[in-house]
Amino acid sequence: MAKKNTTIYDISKKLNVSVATVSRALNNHPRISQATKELVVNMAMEMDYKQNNLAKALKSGETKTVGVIVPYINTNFFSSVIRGIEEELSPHGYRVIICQSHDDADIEKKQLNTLLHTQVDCIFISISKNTSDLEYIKKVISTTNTPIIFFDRKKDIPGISTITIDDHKGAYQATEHLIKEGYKNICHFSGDQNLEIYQNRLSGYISALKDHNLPVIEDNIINTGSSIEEGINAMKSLWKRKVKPDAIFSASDFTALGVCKEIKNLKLRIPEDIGVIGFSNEPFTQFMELSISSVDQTPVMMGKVSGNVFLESIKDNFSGITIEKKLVLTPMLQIRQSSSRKK
Amino acid sequence: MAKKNTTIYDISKKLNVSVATVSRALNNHPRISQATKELVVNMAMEMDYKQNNLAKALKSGETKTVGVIVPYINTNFFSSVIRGIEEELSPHGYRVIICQSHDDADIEKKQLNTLLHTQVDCIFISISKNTSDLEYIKKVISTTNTPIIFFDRKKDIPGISTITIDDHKGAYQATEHLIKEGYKNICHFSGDQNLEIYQNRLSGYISALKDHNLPVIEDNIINTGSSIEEGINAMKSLWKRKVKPDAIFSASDFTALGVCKEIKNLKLRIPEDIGVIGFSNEPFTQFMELSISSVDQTPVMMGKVSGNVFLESIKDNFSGITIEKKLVLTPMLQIRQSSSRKK
DNA sequence: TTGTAGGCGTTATCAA
DNA sequence: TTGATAACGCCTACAA
Repeated sequence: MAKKNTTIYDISKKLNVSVATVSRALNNHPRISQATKELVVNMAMEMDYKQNNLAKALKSGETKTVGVIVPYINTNFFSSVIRGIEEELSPHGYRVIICQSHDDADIEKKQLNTLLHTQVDCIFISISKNTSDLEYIKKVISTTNTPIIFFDRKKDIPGISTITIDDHKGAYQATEHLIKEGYKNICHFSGDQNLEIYQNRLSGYISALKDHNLPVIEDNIINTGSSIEEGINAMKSLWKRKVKPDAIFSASDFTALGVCKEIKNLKLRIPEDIGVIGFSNEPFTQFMELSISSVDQTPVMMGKVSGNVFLESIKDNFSGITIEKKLVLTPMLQIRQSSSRKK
Repeated sequence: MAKKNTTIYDISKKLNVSVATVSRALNNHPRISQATKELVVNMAMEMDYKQNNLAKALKSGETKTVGVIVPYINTNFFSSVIRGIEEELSPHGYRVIICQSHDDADIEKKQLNTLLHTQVDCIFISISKNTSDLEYIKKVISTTNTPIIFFDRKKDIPGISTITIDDHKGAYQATEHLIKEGYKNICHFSGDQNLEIYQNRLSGYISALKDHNLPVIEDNIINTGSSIEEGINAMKSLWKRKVKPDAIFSASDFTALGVCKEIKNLKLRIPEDIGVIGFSNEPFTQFMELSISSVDQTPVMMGKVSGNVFLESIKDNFSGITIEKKLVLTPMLQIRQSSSRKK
């Protein structure tokens, strides 16, 4: 029934040597003769020996496993970041556990506890929309040895490294691009302002307007969620205004898509009558017959950098230093048809 | 420096009881007095005790962790399946480790070994395009206790449960739908024929033609990959033929997208001149201005069912039975503009 | 160069 | 009802 794995003890018996010798041979320990080493290694191969990671982890305190908590795994952005983390860490022998918070702070806390419980070596988090209990995370930092790293959706907490993109800059460039294309009355569809990323996109929009001497109009900043539906509805009510916009910079691609659909519905032309630009560079934006301009967040790169920050922190740890890094990646403006009015 | 976790040993010392007592109290063991149990539980709470999963796993042989191997994690299909697996298993205390094979059999084998090595309780795999070494997997099955479960991209191996969708049926319905819309000369862009899913889509296409007394023409079955580019090129060369097709059933949505782009380029109309239908129900298919018909694979459901098959197998295992399940989910045809010629 | 033995934190068996 | 102790499989001082 139960198929037992061979252990170093089994090998030691077979070879009439001690388990210590076997362990040393298998770990390339310097203090062992070449001859016995080969003997052991061959026997291990023959007996199909597989090191028991559990025992090793129990002894060493390192599980060679990291955890990632994201709102949902099946979105282009988060799955791409996870891909980056996996590809950066996998070659170094780390496994990646994924958890979903369903964009809920309570579930997020539970997942965090589970990962702590699993004794992962590091936890990567992109926080949920309604996360506000920073004390809890601070407590984790101060009472455990498990480093936490924030990516994209972060909060500023001492001791926590963060990897983000420059949302302000991305939004600034997007808005500036619209201005240069000759759009004058640019509205911004902002996302959930509890998240820094959306705050920054909003501030980038405002900065660009100011720098180009355009008025910042309160009513032109419309608080939407990130769905197609909300884009449609917001555009609908916007078009009932006396003074109509000639461009929309949306903090979300899905909302931008909704905008495009409604514009078409209103029998207006993109980009001639109205310019549109989104954020995230979702795959569909480039597939559309009328492709949608967007801001690429380089998610795979973000994942790789996040993984690398962890790897570097291990090195640093040997010298007893803990460094808090704040890395900011540069977004990439993708100009497509929906915002290219000039030839 | 090192923040040590409290262990049951710490609690036992504090309370002047044995570790065995502490362990029993914490595990709701029947043979313990209510009084001491409360004493221990409260002290554990006070000392912020967290059970060490590693030690428990080492003792019990169960890690409460499963592994998933997919070609790439950042695709809609695979990330959705993983979401389903996570959501089914997480409530039962399981963690999910994700691995990418990069659609390569060698890497896949390495990842499989890593997971075995990590002593996960189950491994879910959607095999890579060029996986052919079935002996290796059979060996894993026969020499370890770790169950393997295939989803979507499978091979038939005794002892391995599989969860797939009925690709034949999905393809059949898609083709039949085209026929009913009045298309007569339907071409099929098939995927990699090393994978069963694509074989089945091809056979579904053929069956539908036969059942409706349409000729199965060898030249109408075009072996493409799954990229936009290949869709464009295939369509291009197809249009140089004397006898031109009036519909394309593509085994991939991306190829279908390429087809649509090329059709537009050729100044032809969809669906009037040519009907198009893809497979997978990628998000973009419904977002397009001219939405693309497709076959939904219900990936989240596939993940949940996969997870459930594992959970059930644990129950069965208590009775010493190992059941090999072959579950087939029903695909959902999504009819959209690209194939709706009739009103 | 090799062996002995203790410990990582739990659970389970056997006594008491 | 409780306690002592032996595993689980590995690594690593310390001895030899």
